[in-house]
Amino acid sequence: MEVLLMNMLSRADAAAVGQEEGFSPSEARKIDIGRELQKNSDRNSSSPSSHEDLMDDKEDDELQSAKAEMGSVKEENEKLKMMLEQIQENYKSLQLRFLEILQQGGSSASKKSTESSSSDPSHNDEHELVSLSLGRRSPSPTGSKKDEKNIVNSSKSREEQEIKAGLSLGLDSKFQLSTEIVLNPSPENSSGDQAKEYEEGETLTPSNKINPKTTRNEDEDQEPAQQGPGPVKRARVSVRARCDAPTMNDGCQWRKYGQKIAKGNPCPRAYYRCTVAPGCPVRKQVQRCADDMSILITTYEGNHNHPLPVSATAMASTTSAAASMLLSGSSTSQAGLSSTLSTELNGLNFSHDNSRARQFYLPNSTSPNNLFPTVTLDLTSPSSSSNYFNRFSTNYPSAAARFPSTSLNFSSSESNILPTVWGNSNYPTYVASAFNNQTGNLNLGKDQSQEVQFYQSFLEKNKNFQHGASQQSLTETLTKAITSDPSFRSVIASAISSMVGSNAKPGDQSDENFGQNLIQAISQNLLAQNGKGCGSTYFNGLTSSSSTTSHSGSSLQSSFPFSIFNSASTPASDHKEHKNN
DNA sequence: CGGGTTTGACCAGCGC
DNA sequence: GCGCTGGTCAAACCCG
Repeated sequence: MEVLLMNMLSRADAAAVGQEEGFSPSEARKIDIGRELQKNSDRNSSSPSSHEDLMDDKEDDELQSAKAEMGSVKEENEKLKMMLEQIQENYKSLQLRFLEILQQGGSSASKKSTESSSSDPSHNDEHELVSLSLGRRSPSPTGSKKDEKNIVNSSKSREEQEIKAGLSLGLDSKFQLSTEIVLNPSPENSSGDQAKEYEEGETLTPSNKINPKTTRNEDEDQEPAQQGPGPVKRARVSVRARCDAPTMNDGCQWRKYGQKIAKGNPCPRAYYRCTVAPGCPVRKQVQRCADDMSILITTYEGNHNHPLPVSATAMASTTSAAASMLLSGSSTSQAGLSSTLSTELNGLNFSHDNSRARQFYLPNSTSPNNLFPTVTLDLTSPSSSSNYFNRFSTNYPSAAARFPSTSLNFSSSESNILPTVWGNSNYPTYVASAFNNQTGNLNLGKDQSQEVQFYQSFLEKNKNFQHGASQQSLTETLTKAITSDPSFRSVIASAISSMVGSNAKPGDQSDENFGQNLIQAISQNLLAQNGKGCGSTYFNGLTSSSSTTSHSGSSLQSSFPFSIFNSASTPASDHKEHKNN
């Protein structure tokens, strides 16, 4: 298969070279013939003049023969053209088949592993991991060295293949929103860094359970109701973010109820329970990444059965959006999931070409933790050493890999990427310009005053941005902020993923509302980030600006896809949560 | 003193 | 059945 592909590619390359030179193969042939004729004419010109008559006859003959030859060459060129077209078509179809086979390989591998572990009921559960990543992913923290090697090798080979083929499957823009089928390279890592978390179901069953065990039962009771009969699927949302604080400030109130040393990670895993409401079943696990201690992995599980503080809606909406995406996708096949995501992303036009971004990671996970579909929000900053393309993997590590995962990658690893995303640097309209430039179909509507007001106040209240605004273009400033500040990235990612999630539901969001809601979500996320914990210094001055953006916050509630977040705000609880941390 | 954290113990699921 | 592991409990402790 590969050999065939390479042959096709080399032929295609040859054809491409011809085209690059500015003439078709037939034209090239014509040129050769022309040169021959020129040679002949030169020879003829050197011949004695006494033979002019003979030469005329000869020239006529040669001319006619040349014409005949040109005719045959034309025919041959036509044939070659057709062959080239055929080859190109074959190449395309082979390319598609190749991708299909990759996909099928992944699903069959997981299927195989599932069958092999049929004695284990939990293994029958389809586990899908959706990863939303902002920025380049740091070297697989979870996978074993061997697995990493496999991934790199396979990705490398694929990269080479693509390069050789001269394929331009990549995005024109380096800002890539990609979908990738990723099976946790290593369960240990997944257990180590990938915290498992958050189930964002759609049914809320207020429970007043006092006994924790009762709570657990309620949790379990809820899930079948959400997901119907059959294998239990619990959606969890795992957030990877660089954070120096013990926990991320997600706006909720948590109480630590346990701590454990998890296998494969020297850092202890902390268990938290939501204490906003007595019976809230939501738990979260917090653990540092084994490979990169600066990365904090927070995993949420369960549904809040109470109104959320405004500051908590950002994370909650983000996780719920991701979870809903996962759950909606999990009802379909693996390919269905990826295609669903692709569609959604294409709907937003963040990605110019998903085919490049799609990745196929096969799982080698053996951890029982992977019973639950997990959504991973990767908000880690880019790894300077990692190559984006190294993440492309076609490796099929082990049969132990059970679950496909899909990752949305908000790559922002290079500072020069973002200007292409944020586009026009003319401040008052840069947001609209950015999305209009990128999507071509986003319309923020006539009234952008709120957004403009927000960003103006944002700039005014932040020295960093104030300085940036005066010294350089806003685009550059934002680029700098986004690339240097994980919190800001998380804000953007949260807002975008929220919008993605809401957009994923047909009819919930119109394109006209998307941009506005995105702005509102960003502003809300900015507010949410404006606490301790991992709060960014970029937003330290925003506290007093809450009045400016409060309207956004209130309207934001309705922009989120889940009604559970349409709750009255209880901002006062924010400080408490930090204390808990 | 109330609320939160710490930490050893306990339980359940899973693989061998 | 045993050991391993993840998850949770709950008594002891800490802190404002």
